[in-house]
Amino acid sequence: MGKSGSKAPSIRDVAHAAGVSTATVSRTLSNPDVVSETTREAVFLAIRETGYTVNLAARNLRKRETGAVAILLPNLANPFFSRILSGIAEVMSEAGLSVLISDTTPMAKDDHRLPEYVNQNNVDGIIVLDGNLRQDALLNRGSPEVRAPMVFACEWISQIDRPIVTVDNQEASVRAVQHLLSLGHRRIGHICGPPDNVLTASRLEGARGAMQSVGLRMKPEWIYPGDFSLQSGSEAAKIWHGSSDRPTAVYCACDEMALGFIGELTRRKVAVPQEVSVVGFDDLDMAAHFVPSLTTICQPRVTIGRTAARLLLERMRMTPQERSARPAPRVVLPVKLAVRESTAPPPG
Amino acid sequence: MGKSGSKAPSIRDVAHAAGVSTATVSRTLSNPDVVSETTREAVFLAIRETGYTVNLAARNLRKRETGAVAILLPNLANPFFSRILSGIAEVMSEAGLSVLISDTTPMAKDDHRLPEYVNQNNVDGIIVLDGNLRQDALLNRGSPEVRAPMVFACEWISQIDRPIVTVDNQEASVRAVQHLLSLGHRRIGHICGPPDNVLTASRLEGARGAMQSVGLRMKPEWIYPGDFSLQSGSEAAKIWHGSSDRPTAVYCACDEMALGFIGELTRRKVAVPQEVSVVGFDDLDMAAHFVPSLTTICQPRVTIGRTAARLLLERMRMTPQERSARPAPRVVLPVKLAVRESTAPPPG
DNA sequence: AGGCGGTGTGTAATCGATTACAAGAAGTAA
DNA sequence: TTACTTCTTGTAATCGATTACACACCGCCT
Repeated sequence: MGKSGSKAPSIRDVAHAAGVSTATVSRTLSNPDVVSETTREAVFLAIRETGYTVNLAARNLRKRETGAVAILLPNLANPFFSRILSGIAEVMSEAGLSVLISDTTPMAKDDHRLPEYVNQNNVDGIIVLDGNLRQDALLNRGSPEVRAPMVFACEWISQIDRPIVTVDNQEASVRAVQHLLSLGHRRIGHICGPPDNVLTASRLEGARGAMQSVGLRMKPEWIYPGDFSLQSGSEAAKIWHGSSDRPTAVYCACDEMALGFIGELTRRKVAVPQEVSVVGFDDLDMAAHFVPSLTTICQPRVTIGRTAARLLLERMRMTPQERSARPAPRVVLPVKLAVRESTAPPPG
Repeated sequence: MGKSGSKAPSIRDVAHAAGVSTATVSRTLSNPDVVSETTREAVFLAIRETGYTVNLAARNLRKRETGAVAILLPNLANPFFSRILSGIAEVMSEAGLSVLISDTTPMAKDDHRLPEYVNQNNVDGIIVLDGNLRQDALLNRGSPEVRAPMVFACEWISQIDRPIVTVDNQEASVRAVQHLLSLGHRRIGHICGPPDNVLTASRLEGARGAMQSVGLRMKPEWIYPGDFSLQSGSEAAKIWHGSSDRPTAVYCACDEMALGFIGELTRRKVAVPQEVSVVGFDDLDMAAHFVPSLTTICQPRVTIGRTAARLLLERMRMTPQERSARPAPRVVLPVKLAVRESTAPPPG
């Protein structure tokens, strides 16, 4: 099979082996119906004999596309993103596209430049999961429409008008807080996301709004700072534990903080949910297995990934004119409230 | 800045704008010292004016390389891999290479074919984190040496002689079990990894060996099946809880199973570590925040990723001859035992 | 026989960057 | 002035696949 030699077989080798021209080989591969039965078989045989695989660089150069999409996400180490990636990877792999993952954390220090390859001629599309990228990193100064098609998922940048796949964060927060209210809680606190995150405000506002609509108020000292990390959840627990005027329930902007919060409280012998109820956001795998299992807003993460991927594929099929003509859709996916053990009526 | 027009600026546009030839532009970019001061400045100015970025497809076609490495991993949704990826991405991004991530789960059903682009002419190197891939998927039938350089990390395929980055799983298991023995445990069980995984046997053997070396035996009924999932951990807990002849300590082949195990036990009012001690493997972020916090083998996941990446870069710089001449190294990274709350002396 | 439509195939241009080679300019030594 | 470096630049071939265009061939109709 194939000479043990040096370089990979090219389409010319196949053409030679099959006794046809390179054009015919190419046609056989891309559009088998136009070649005759006998040629087709000869070509397929030659491909098998030579072990030929198409050179994507050459194809991409010629077709002016790259066969790859880039995913920009803030932190690859965060398990929240892994299922989203999984959904994206699934759809893209079906579409025959490869997925290029780029952690944007290094870019923060390395200023506002994206890696060289996330460029209109190196990827066919971009999915952005990071709302804190600098706007000028994502748009070409002179001509924004040249940039590869782009969609946002989960987070977004308000100034950039592109399709967004998200959940209704405010509404979800309302649901979470209403659940606590219906259990009888009147003193409800919140652990916030990072200050510069687009989601932080809407989750906080949703919670505040739900309280206000029943004539209650969320005291400022019940609003704990956070940054989506386990650590910040346990910090909040320390504050909660150290203060006298405590909420009886805490709604957390993400599961990691909720679990960090509960962990620290349990360690301090504060019983959840007997002494304080906790609601999370995201429904990480761990949420259902933690003790107590976590009542949380269930974000359909795989669906978010799949939807963003499909939306991007759709936009990639459009011409730039069509893209800018058609308004960027905003897909809002439904959430569920998963009620588990971490919420109960307030003490007393 | 750049006409609002249709296609991305090419090297010819830059050459034209700077009044030089394309060769000079190319040289300015790849080897600035060989062009004169004045030309260099003119070219850089023209690049800025046109907004030129190199077309990687063209470069790769010409240079016969791709500027990308592929990572094959069994399950993108598993948080265990995210930090490893993070380490890989960090090193690769410094080296100017892009990282192409491929979840191998779909390949299991889609038979033994890797995605089209993971081919010697579409990536410059491959990092494999999945020991269950079929061997013929990774090697070309006729000429294995044509395939892009490859390294294994964490898991590997014994029949394929390639560099491996791993920890000493057997030794780590010995450490874990010795810790339990030193606490006074004599009845120690094990939750296994999936049967077809390379790590499963070494972790089980390590545990068994540690028992045997002090004249103890691990009863077959204390060996619980598992598959690295939270769920399988709670299944094991049900079996443990339902049997009369129980081990007083259980060493789990991964943290997820350990946490699932503890979660289910706690739910059944079995106190950990008072009634049963638990040791995990991996040191997921969650391990330290769980209640009780988990005693576990700490795998340096980011370092594993970085090391694998550096090893791959090194192999990529070698000629195929050098690669096959030099034996494939096996890098064994040290683990630590993180003693936390989930282990204590046996009851009574 | 001449013309026409349809198939199937080959020829050659093309995508954009790199680089071997050649050639011109400028400087130095004889 | 000629010969010979040294430095800088341009010309053109090349990487491998795709595809517009042309052409050869076959069968069929008038």
